[in-house]
This record gives sequence, C-alpha cells and structure tokens, in this order.
Amino acid sequence: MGYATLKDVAKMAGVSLATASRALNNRGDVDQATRKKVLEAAKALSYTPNPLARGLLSGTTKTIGILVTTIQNPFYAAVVTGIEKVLAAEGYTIILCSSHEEPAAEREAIRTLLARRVDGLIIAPVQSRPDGLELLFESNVPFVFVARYMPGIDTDYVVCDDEAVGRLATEHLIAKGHRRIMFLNSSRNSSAELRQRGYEESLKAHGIPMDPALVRTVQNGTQAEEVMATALEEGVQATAVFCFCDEMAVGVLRALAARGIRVPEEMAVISCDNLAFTAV
Amino acid sequence: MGYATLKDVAKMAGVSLATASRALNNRGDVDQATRKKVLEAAKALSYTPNPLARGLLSGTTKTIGILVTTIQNPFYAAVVTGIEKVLAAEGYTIILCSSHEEPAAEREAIRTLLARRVDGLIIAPVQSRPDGLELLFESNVPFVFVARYMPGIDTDYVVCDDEAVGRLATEHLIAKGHRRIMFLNSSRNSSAELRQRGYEESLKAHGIPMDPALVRTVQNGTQAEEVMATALEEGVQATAVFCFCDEMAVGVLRALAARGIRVPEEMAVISCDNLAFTAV
DNA sequence: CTGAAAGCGCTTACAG
DNA sequence: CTGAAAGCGCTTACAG
Repeated sequence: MGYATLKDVAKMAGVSLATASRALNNRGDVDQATRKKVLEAAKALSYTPNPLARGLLSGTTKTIGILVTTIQNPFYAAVVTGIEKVLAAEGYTIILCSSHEEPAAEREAIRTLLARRVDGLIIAPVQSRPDGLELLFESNVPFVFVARYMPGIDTDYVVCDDEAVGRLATEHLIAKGHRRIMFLNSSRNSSAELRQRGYEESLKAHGIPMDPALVRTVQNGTQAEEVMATALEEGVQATAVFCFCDEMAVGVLRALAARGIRVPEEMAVISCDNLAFTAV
Repeated sequence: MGYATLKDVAKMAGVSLATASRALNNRGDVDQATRKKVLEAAKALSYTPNPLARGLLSGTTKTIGILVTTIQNPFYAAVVTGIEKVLAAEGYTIILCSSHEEPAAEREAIRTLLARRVDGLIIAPVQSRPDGLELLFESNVPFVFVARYMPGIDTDYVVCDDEAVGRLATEHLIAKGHRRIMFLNSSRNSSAELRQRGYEESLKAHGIPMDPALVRTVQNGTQAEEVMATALEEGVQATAVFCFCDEMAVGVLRALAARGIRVPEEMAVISCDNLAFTAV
C-alpha cells in the first residue's frame, strides 16, 4: 500500500499538483471550494506530506541531533527529556546518539548526525579540547553545548557554575571537619576540570595540602565502584569522598558497603545532580 | 556553503552523475582509474550522500522510531540504549519519542513517527488494548512491542514473564511471613495486568484473602510517593509492599522514611527491574 | 485562481 | 565501461 502522495490527493480532488500543494499549505490564493475538495481528499487518503521530498526542497529536516554520553546516567535522561519536549512542541524530532565518554564514538556520532542532515546539534562534549571535531566546526551546522563546553569555541552553551560546584562540595566537607577528602572525578571534560579547580581552591583556602593520591579519575560512571575499591585496597587515607555525580556515588556506596565501611560515620559521601533516586 | 553534492563530485572527477554514483556505490562495472578519481573527489569534497534524496528513491529512511513512556525511568533508558547500539551498528538511526504513560501522547507520537516515514517502530505500549491505534495497524509499517504487548495483536514482542514476576515477588513476601501485602501497580498495560494476576494467584494459593484496598494504581512512576503516602494516611493495614518497578520503590521508601517507618522491620519493600542504583 | 514545468539530490534501467 | 534520461514526492516561480 504505502503512503498516499500529493498526486493521489490532486487526482481525487480533480486539481493539479500545484493547486493541491497550495491548498494544503495555505499558500497563495485558492478558491474556497477548491481548497475544501483538496482537504477532503487529503483526509480521505490520510495524506501526510513526505518529509524527504519536503526536506530536499527546503534543505531542512526539522531534525535536531542530540549527543550525550549516555541516557543511562539519569542526569542526561533528564536533559534529553527536556529537549525532546520543547522540540516536539515546535515540530522538531530528535535523533539520539551516545558517546559513552569516548572521543572516537563522539566523532563517529557527529559524522552520523551530519550525514543525516540534522538542522542543528546539541552536544555534551566528551573533551574540553576541540580535537578531532573539525568536521563539526567546518560543517556550518549550528550547535550548542549542554552540561559541558569547550573554552574558546564560539557557540552557546548551557552549563552550571562547575567551579562553584567543586567549591561548595569541598567547603561543606571541610566545614564538617574533614581534611582528607577524596575526589572521584570525571575526566577530560570541562565540568571535571572546573570542579577540580574548585576543589583545589577550597583546600588551599583552608591551608589543606592537596594530595594527588586523593584525586581519582573515572572514565565512565559505571567504573566508580571499581576505582573506589582500588583506592580502598591501596589503603587510601580519607574520611570523605566527593563524587563527580550521583551515578558515581552509587558505585562508591557499593564499594564501601562491600567492605563494611559505614557512611557517614567512617566515610562521608557527597555528590552532585540531586537525582530523584538519591532523595530517599 | 552547505554539503557537496554528487554533481560536485562528478564534475571534479570529470565524469557523469551516473558514473559517480556507480563508483561510490560499487555498483556495476566501473573502470578502476575512474572509480579512483571519483573516490578521491568525494573525499576531497567531504561528500556524504544526501539521505533525503536516497530515501525518496528507495522508499526507506534507515530510521527506526522508538516510543517508550520515558527514559527518565532507568529501565527504559537501558532498553533504548541497547536498541540504539544494535541499530547504529546496522546503519540505522533512532528517533525517540515519549508517551509519559498517556494514551493521547502515544497516539500523537505514532502519528509523528509515521509522518517521518520511519522504517519500523519499537513501542512500549501504554495500554494493553489496541484502542486508537488504527493509524499504526493500517500503516503497514512493521512494529514490535517491548516490555509490554497487546494480546491479540499479531506482531513480535519482547517481554518477560510478568505473571511469574507477580508470583515470585508475592511468594517471596509470603514466605517471609507476610499476609497483608500491598501492591503498588502500574496501570492499563499488559505488565500491570499480568503481575497483578500473579499477585492474586499467589495469595489465593496460600489462602490469603485478596483485599482491594491493598492494591493501588500509579499512573506514572513519579506518583508512587504520593500514592503510598495517601495509603498510609488512610491507615492502610500492611506489613509489606510489592512495587511494580524500582522507580516506584524509591517513592515508596521516601514516603516511609518521611513517616519514620523502618524498612524492612515495620514495612518490607520489594520491587522489580534490578536497576543499578538499587544495588547499594 | 489554476496548471505546466523546473528542480531539490540521488539511483537505475536503457542505450550505446 | 559510460552517459542521457526518467523519476522518487514535493514546492515554487512563471504563465495564463
């Protein structure tokens, strides 16, 4: 069967393709009676314009590419849901890709999205450096960053004040009397860099020496448990852990629980995102 | 600027459109030297075929529509991630829509997806009845159900044995000595119906009368806390709660914590999905 | 107010 | 092995 085409509609209404198109798009002057016939035919045939044909003419796809690390991190699930909602209301559709924090996957996704001719891109970049993203910059396709950005790249971005995030978390723990504070950080991206800066600033402001052994990098949220476990095996000396995100905190709590380390009595844990499941 | 077209490639390579197309697609016989020239030109111009033009010819979009309730429920985030991964490897791209458990939104999303000419659909249906989905059934576009299905609709679906789920959870609680077991269920969909059947069967098998006051329906994961709170305000008599999904369990735990009710001493809680954040 | 024609970017028979 | 032509489904000047 397939979809009805404009030609089918025109034929049923007894008019030309051009007239059918005008009637359907409310363009130019079309006789009331003619328009009515066309609309009825379109309805009878369940006509819906082929977006491929339209896109070919207009050079537009009404499609936005979304590239985040993974929607398995509820933070990004929320971001994507919000984007989808607003865009749907505007008649746009989203194509979703995941980088899983891997630069190569990110490049590949950008290639895919551009090949799909998206009208724009919303990206949570894996790295804070624009390496290997020439394709994107040279494409002339508009893009904005979300959650993270790239210093020096001239485009809009929606982020929080990550340096303040690092400071707030660290200050809080210091105020609670902690001086040996682990930082389980993400890597490469701007949020990671800025939160770490906030962390270091706070330590410095309180005269606490910064111990590199306390800062651990996690490539990917799901590795947090392993990284924390390793630190514990190594006998890391700390009384608190500042986690880059809630997802990592779950892994940390698990590593701690596995060793019978009580939270917060023996180890305080703080993290960011304020995700629903953390509010129990 | 815009994208280079086949015409640009052909011109640079000094061949016709047809030959350029053949060279690029490894179709028919093309002289080695000619093919090389075309490939070089394509590379030099960063040529990538316009999927709109291709789709118009082939009647195919290499796009699959995914319709779930919301990726904010980590269960569906995992489902979508898996689908995306497999499809990406096959050169397909996904368009994501959310129904938020609302039949009207589901219908609208299906309309949108079909209008986009997706090659197929993967749907977690809101209802177990095929009401209002004529559009889908008449479209001839292949679709499969995931997580939930519609009895009587002839298509493939990927689900778990929901009746067994209901039975296992209930039996477990009964084995622990519980007889007043609340069931915080989802609504309308097949999983909800089947899990409830399993719940009722188990009660019956153990000679426990089924009390309708113990079964509460939640329209939407985020309402679980409220529904549980209401039940508690009403003075519901129960020693255990069986939650339809992990997301709901979080709400339940919160409602319990707010009232100082200890888990599991005063109220046992069980739920399904085995999501990462529940494993702490 | 309406229709014939061109063209968006591609692929595919059909001839050479 | 290669090119000219038609056509996928639409929109938009251009004529009437």
